[in-house]
Amino acid sequence: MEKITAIKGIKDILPGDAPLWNHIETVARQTFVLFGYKEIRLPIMEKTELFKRSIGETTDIVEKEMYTFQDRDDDFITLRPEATAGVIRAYIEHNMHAYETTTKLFTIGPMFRRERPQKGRFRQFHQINVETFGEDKAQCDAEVIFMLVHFLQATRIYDFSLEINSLGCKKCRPAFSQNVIKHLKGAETRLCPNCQRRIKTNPLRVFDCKTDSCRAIINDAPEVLQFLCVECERHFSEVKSSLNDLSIQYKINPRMVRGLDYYIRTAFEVTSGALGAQNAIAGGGRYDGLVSFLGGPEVAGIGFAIGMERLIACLPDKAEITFPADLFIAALGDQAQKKAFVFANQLRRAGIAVEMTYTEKSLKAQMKMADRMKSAFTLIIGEEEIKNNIAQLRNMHTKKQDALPLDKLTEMLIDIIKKKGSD
RNA sequence: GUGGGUGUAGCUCAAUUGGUCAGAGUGCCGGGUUGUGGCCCCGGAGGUUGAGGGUUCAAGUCCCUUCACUCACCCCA
Repeated sequence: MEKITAIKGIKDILPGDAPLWNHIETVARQTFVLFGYKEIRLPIMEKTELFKRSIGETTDIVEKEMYTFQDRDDDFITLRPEATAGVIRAYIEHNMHAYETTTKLFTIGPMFRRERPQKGRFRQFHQINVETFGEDKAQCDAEVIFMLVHFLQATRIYDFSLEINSLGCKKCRPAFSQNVIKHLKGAETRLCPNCQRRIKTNPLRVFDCKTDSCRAIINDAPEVLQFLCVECERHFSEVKSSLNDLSIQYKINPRMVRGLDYYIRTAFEVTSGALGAQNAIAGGGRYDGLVSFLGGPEVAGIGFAIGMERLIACLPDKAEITFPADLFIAALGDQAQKKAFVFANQLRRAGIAVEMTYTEKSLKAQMKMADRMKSAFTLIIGEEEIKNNIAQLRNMHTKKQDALPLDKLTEMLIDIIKKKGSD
């Protein structure tokens, strides 16, 4: 038979890695709760319309990267390419703004984009998302960024750089865009073919271009920060001073533009040199106006997403987390096997990790198994032991072996093993 | 969607210019110890060299096609 493989760009998280993923998620939950955030679990599918409206019809994500299909009753459904849209949908749908003035949420789960896979980029990838609604003050921006930095450090990632920028608002951004376009058009012939195209599709993207000729042109292009209106200007300087108050290191990158249409004012990105071309571990920004644009109340919003695959790729030491067995039960003969089977499951119920084998094997083979599982103890029950109503408990490190009476075995084992665990 | 790189045992990799080249290490199973693990020694299983076609007396090796993986562009977490 021909074997069936996983879909391109969609990876299994194998048992060797799963504990690490769990650990990261645990750290995230612990961290965010300290800041008053609550977890929300969301569906991975939404109506296509939601993403079209929030992310923007002309973005790459919506135009060519979404997994969209027609449901049986004609509705179009999409596997979420990002989380913010779904969080906002739920926020509106459940009238969450009515319960508290600011709502702080986080969610963890898979996202889907049909891109060509490469290092740090997958078709199914996982994000940790944080969203805050109902707060437009600069302190909020700074606190969200602080929390992100704190979280990364809590996972023991220290080697990253934080860049921030202000993208202006509906009032001031258009003037900036016009100016950029004008500047680029003036130098159009010297731009790379890609960027010549970008003038029409997404002029701000030229700022990200890596070719030297484009860089030169960008260097004397106007910067967003010069075009900020008074309010945006003040907001941004408050963000910066708040970050300073919190001792957060950051770099202002006036050329940073974010991919999604809805970002306004503060935008930020965390990158790492350890990642290759896809070097962003996390990114986010403010999106005041998006909630009402999706049919909800007029509330401010800010959030960020962390790419879990990328975060894990940055982890300095990825020592595998293992869960060695407390006890291996080696049985010899039918009678012993039956007893071992019952003991094993009684002990598990008492919170002890027990392993054994169901197929008959030599004692040597079973000892090998115990060793491979890094079991602290091995309990040997053979025909002789059954005859004498005992079992041999072997400490695998000291090689010391003691006979324990069968009728008190469970209690004694619990005692010995739990005591050892608390040493 | 476009380009580059790579496909040999479960895993990591060998195999001079096409000519016993289908191997090693590791892992797995078993034995050395008729009931005692790690180290050591010995043995065994496991591959139509990604697939298909072509050139040749002869192809893992050369050519074409295709698939997969991978990196990069694009874009983004």
